[in-house]
Amino acid sequence: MKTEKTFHQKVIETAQQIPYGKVSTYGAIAEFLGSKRSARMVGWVLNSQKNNMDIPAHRVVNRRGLLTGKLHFQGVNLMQNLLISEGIEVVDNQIVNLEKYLWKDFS
DNA sequence: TCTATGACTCCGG
DNA sequence: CCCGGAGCCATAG
Repeated sequence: MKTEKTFHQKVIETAQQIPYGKVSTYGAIAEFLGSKRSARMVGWVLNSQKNNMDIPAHRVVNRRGLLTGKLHFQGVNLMQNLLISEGIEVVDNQIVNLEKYLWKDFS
């Protein structure tokens, strides 16, 4: 059987494209995949692959820059800590100057 | 096959 | 910007 690239595999590949010090949104990834409305699926995939350390899921936030997935992380402070560690300003579970760090130039 | 669920997003107030 | 409601798509059971 062929293993066609499933949605969640595409999400993984896309998420891995986010460089250090940058972040992206579920909507941006979903849009890149072809369906802007499937942003929920992006989160669903990350949830399924959350044990996969190869995915920088901490660089994926919702449209407002809010760390929606932080509660699903191993540690409640892990996500915010990682972002700050990369030079990203995070206050009250939200990224400051999201536009400045937003990565939407997927290739 | 159908139903339920979700780390979202958009719209109107 | 916050709140409530609706839409959308893929996976699991």
